[in-house]
Amino acid sequence: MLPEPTKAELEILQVLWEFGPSTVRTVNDKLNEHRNVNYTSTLKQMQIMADKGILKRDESQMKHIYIPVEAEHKTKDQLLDRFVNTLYNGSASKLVMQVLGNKKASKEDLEAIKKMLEKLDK
Amino acid sequence: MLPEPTKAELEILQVLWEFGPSTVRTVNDKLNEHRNVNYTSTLKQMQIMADKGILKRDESQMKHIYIPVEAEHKTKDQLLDRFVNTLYNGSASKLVMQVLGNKKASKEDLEAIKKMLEKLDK
DNA sequence: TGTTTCGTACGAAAAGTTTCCTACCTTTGA
DNA sequence: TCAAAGGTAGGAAACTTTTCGTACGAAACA
Repeated sequence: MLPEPTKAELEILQVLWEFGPSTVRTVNDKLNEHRNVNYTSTLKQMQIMADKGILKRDESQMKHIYIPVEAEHKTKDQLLDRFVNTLYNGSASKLVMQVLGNKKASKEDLEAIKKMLEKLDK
Repeated sequence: MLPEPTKAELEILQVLWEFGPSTVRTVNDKLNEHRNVNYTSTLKQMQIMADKGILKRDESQMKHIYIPVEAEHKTKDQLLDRFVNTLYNGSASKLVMQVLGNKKASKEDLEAIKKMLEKLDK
């Protein structure tokens, strides 16, 4: 089982999930749209992730290409699972309750959720 | 704004949430039902949390009593918020979708959620 | 061809988190 | 009364995570 990604690692994964396999340069540029990070910091971070087995890389080019090993949904599932277990005693409905009770959930959100429920009923 | 609790800090908060204001001894005992931790480790941890402002303490007795500064739901709201923002681009419905699509959601969960939705409709 | 630009590798510093040792004080009970 | 048990405080060690400086090789180009 892969280790849980750290905060900084998660940021990098987001970029890779959104833009697909990328070079360090690309990832670093994206990160710098939000905050300052040195190129070599990002490089190092991604090298570490490759060591850990979170990323694999294609070295056939000089500019190495990094690719997440696990699919986005699988990693998120895992994180979600831990989140629910840690904060809601493993009860999914408690989590959903809290989300729904939140201002976070818009009308559109509610509609989408209802449709999803109907679909599940079949 | 209080800093986000770390992993170890969250464990301690859980205990305090469940059992109310407690001594270090009590918290440490509860923690040790799940894993080995030295008494002084827990003590130190809780002292740090008090420093950070996550906990306050009643020192009127020799056995200090520790109390969370923020209410449980507020802290969880905050964590949930960050979780949704980080992983689901701030979209609550995406998160709920994933929960529902998961084996994590039981029949009872689904029922509870439906009721919640009906209530919200009014 | 030589210099500038863009890449990786390595190592170490900086920062944050977690754990525990030691010292010392207060309470309890034999 | 004095030893044992149970508290707190403080500091340091261990570990993890994050950041970046330096070195050096390859590619681009004037």
